Amino acid sequence: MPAMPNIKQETLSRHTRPPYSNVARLTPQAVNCQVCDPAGGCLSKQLLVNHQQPDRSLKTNRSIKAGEHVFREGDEFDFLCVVRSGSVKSYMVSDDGEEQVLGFYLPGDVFGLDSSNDHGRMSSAVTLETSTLCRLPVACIDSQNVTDQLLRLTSTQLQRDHNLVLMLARKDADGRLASFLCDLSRRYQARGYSSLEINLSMSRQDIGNYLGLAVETVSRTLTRFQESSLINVRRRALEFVDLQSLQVIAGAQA
Amino acid sequence: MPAMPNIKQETLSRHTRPPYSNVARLTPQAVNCQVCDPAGGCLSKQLLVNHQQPDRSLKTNRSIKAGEHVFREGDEFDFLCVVRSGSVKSYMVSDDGEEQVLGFYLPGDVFGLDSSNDHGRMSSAVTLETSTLCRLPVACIDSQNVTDQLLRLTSTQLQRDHNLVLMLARKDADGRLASFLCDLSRRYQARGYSSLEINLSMSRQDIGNYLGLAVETVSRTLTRFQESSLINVRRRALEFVDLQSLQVIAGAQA
DNA sequence: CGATAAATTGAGTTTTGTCAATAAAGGTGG
DNA sequence: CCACCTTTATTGACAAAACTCAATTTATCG
Repeated sequence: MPAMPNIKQETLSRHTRPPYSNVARLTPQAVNCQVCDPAGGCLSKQLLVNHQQPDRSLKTNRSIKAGEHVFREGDEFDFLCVVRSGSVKSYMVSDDGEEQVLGFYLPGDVFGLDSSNDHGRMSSAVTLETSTLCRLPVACIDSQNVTDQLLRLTSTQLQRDHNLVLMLARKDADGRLASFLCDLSRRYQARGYSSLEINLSMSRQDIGNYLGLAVETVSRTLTRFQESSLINVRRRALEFVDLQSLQVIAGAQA
Repeated sequence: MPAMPNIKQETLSRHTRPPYSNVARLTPQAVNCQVCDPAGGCLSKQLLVNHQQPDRSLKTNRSIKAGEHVFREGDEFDFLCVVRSGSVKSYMVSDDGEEQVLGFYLPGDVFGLDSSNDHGRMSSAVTLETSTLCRLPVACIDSQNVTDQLLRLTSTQLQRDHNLVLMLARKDADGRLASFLCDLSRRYQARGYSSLEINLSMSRQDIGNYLGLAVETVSRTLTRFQESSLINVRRRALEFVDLQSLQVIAGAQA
């Protein structure tokens, strides 16, 4: 591999501005969990809720502005979280003060599992845009029915982590970016949104921190993808032109 | 980052020979779980055992020769596993047929959590030397007491994964190797073995596959560490000379 | 409309991978 | 028990990918 990114001053995002919205975006209405659609993935059936006190555990939806923290590394582990609308990024700060993004979460995704009762949160979570979240207090987790559900959620998270490891260890910049974009497309599609025209809710810096690449490399690679007629990208607006070829790059490149 | 490793023919290990043993090694006696020491970390109290049928669930210790598979990707998820003696490596095979090592497990470590009832094992596990393992059938997991324990084990696994992500994304070859060696030292020490003189149970290839580096880079870096009087290394025999400096490299390098 | 931040682009450097050859160990079979 | 063969590890020369630094452009926000 080539030179590693050095300690830079501008690696930590500022979480300042909400992104503009001139392209297809995720803006479903925030709905109370008790009413939401069982097929959508974001609801009591997916969750580990003790139905003996559904009101207390589920009425915790709330809207959060862009750039606000849901929790921080070291915080007490008192709730799991589901994205209802918007998007969230999870990250850790490494020893040298760099931000390592661990994942991006879209509506329906559960996050906050990487925590322990002993040491609290092992990562921080921050919204990338105005979002609504559903908090599920750990205390409300139903211990009767928990095993299967918890294992399932956990294995999803582990699978994501393993995918990231695989990308970082085995793919070059092209492969990582292609993988990243294809994954986004797939996830949006699975949620019923357009899979060919999406709005990136994260900055180039975020993407770089996620994929272990310098911002410049991210930018250059996206430009090159566009020149090769694989995508059209202008700032945060992304259009897939040749998804199939992109998938080939994502899979083949290593 | 520099050039990515390409598809090579010799990346998959053969799992053939047991390592030689001229240096301090881990060779504790295999003990029936029902008798083992509660402080050691490898026992029913750490595990999620339904004590109503302890015999069935715990009498599954068995010795495994070097290079044998404990399970393979896609296998049914029917048991968790604890290392009693020896060592185990976990890996996935990427699209291009490369082996990505996800972790190494030492005595007391629990592995096999990265599985789901739906899709089975998401990684394979193979012994690096003759080892004894304790299998814990999923069916025997006690649903009453499971939540805390399972979350704890899970969070440990997630933490390991996150550490690996951090290494891969943010550290150069020196930092990765230093981190890897320091981590080994720490883990051996935590288990009551010498932390200054250990025997590497994994090959250079395994290390490279774990850290996302070419074998040659692993070899060169170890040689350079030795020239800098940080370690003494001859084949699998490793001696720490200046652990502190190594930790500095592990932490600082990015 | 100006200021700040994000994104892009260019030139040059460094790290690490690739290819190839050699050496050292360990296991196997006669 | 020794010789051979296979596997693992080491070392050198070269090439390529990605990073760094620096400057510029484009957005967005106040």
